[in-house]
Amino acid sequence: MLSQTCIYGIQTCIFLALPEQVEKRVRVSTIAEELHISPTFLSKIVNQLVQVGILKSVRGVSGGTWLAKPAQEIKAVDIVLAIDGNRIFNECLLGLPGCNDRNPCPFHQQWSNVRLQLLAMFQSSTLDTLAAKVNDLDLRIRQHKNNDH
Amino acid sequence: MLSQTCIYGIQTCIFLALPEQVEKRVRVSTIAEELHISPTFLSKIVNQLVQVGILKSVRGVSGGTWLAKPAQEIKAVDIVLAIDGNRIFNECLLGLPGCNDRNPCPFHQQWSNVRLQLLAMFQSSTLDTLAAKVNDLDLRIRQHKNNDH
DNA sequence: CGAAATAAAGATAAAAGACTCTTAAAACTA
DNA sequence: TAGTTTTAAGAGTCTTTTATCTTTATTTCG
Repeated sequence: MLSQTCIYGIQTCIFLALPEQVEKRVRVSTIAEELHISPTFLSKIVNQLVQVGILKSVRGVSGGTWLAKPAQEIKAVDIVLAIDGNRIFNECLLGLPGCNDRNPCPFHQQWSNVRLQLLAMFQSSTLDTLAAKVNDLDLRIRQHKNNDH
Repeated sequence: MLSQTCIYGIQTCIFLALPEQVEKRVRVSTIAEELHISPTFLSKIVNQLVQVGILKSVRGVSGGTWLAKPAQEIKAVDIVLAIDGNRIFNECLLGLPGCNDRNPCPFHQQWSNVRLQLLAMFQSSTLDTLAAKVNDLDLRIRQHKNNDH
């Protein structure tokens, strides 16, 4: 559904929207350790999100990355579009190019409804909402939150 | 969303459910040509579907493959489960193992709804329904149906 | 300015998925 | 039984995604 790269991007942004991190410069290596992601790989993902204006970053001592905008102004859909593009919101279930209302595949109508619901989910999910869920309800944004030691 | 292998499997089964093909032995090479799939690759997919009882096949002269059951008794979900497994119906949007109602990720509730709708779509799609759509409305099950020559 | 810390970038590697090529096995036909 | 046709199976290739390793550029601090 989402690429691993995109999943890491979303997890990172939610992490940066948590009250403990917000407005701070957080090292990529710290995020990578917290979320169990390879640091250099995450560095490239962070850079992608910097390019599209979702994150900011500075190098050097006391450098790091942080949300470029208030958390309530960043939606999950922005991250998905930045990393995976609009493929998942447009693509035919059977991968047929040019599948649309006038020239549909047999799944087109039902699949369009699913895609709309998917889009609505990502559009209605702002980082502050997601971070609040994680914070208030102790929800998970990484593997084995309560099993680590 | 679906693997290419699974897409080919679905297209093949819909093709075999069309009135022209049903109850006949259709050569894999014929299907491959019609649907623009590599014949040897399709052969393996057909074999997978034979193993789980969705298709039957015989080798040799006048051999071929055909639906193992009446088209109204085969659902799209059967094909998806046979080839891609139940991953797409169960897996966490963020790929977190053990994500469930009691230990959810921040997308869990909304994503569960989308997955249910997805499951409903595949469960309600029988091959006879899909084939009828393709046949009655001239819907597409392959690339460039009207552009070929 | 020099040293240390940190992100960015480039090259490489590993894994998975998609696809191909070749050979084997089975079924029909004469 | 011999020959032909067709699916089955095994091994190999190509591409994309994911991840790592190494070097470079930038920033801060003393």
